[in-house]
Amino acid sequence: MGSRWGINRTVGQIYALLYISGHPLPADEIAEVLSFSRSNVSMGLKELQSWRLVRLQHLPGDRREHFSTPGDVWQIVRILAEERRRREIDPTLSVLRDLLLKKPGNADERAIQHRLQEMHDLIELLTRWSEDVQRLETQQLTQILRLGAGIIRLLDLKNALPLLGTKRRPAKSPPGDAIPDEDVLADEGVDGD
Amino acid sequence: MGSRWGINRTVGQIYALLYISGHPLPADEIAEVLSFSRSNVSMGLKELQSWRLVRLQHLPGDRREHFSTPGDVWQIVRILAEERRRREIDPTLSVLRDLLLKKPGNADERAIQHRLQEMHDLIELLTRWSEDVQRLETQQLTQILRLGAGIIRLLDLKNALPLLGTKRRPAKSPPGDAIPDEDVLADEGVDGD
DNA sequence: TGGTTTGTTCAGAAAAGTCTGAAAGATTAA
DNA sequence: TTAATCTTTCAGACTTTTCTGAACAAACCA
Repeated sequence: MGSRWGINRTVGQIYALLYISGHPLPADEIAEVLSFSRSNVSMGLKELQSWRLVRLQHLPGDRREHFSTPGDVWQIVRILAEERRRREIDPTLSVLRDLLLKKPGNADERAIQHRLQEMHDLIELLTRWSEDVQRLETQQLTQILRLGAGIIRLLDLKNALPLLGTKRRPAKSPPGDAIPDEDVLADEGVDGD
Repeated sequence: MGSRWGINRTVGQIYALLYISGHPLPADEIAEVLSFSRSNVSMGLKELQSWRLVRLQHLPGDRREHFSTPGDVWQIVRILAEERRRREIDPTLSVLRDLLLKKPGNADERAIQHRLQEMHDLIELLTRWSEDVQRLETQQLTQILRLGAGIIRLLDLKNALPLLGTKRRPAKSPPGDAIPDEDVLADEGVDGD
């Protein structure tokens, strides 16, 4: 399940086990439960640690090292986003910027640079946004996400509002239209499509 | 560059070539430029077509099939998001939901289901948000993304605003504080870290 | 000290994935 | 129809990645 994400199958299984288990496990138990060789587990855990996705713990009365995942799913998202950015996005942007610094030799090269520029700007915009909102409190973050496209209504509202600051009063405040209903923010239930 | 994304190296190169080229290319030219075998290119193009990332075109006066990418980067994002959702996210959610429907046999299983539920809700929230905003006009979408975490100020504003709808007038409209400055929305330049 | 437990490394076996050439299939033109 | 041009398929060669067992290292205990 979902092993196409830059991390291999076994590592994914180890992580999943730690995640659902909810308490720290020693390497030999992981090996036993998943029927992997002890060395395979050792390597898997090392990789997960390098991604900061599991952390090592010592339990009193047990000499073995135990491993566990962060308890909070949002913490996982944040770590994953950071690491992917550091490992994949930043190097890509860096290569793109290098290419964009070269003087184009002819019209073709200029056209190519234009395409590269568009891609660069796109990636940068998405990455920045993601970094930026990840810094918010989880509470605020979920609120924004739950709003979904409803956010646009807020934006419309904002565009209309400076009038308030400048003129005496807005033409009229149309509450049903520009101001989102409370229930836009409400939990939407979990039945999918 | 960036070949860890569920698509292999050669396919990535073919796509990159089509993207920067900016005009439709026939398979044999791709094979020549990249020094791949003709059959390799054929398979790569087939995969790209199955992702809807390239489309086939016939140019007048040329019997060969030509291939090109969508010109608009946002179009690429939308297609990629849709396909990944269809291929990876939806099946994952479906498995999770199945597991959540089972009656837990004991406290352990209940705890596991709780963890799965959290993961499910997280994925669903992120996916829904992404689907939702992707439907917006590109113009609006970029506006929101550029706002970044500044969005939270709009949210604060919103929380303060229902007063407007209910009461005659807000206590006072404090523009410098609750209303984001214009330059939050302005283009931020492209020099990264 | 030596014995035991736990953790790591690494060479090569095993598995998975990629690429190619040859052959067959399609389409067009005459 | 045949010839010419272009595309697809696929068995197997080749490459890369993953996994294991054995050997080593480090920590602990008696």
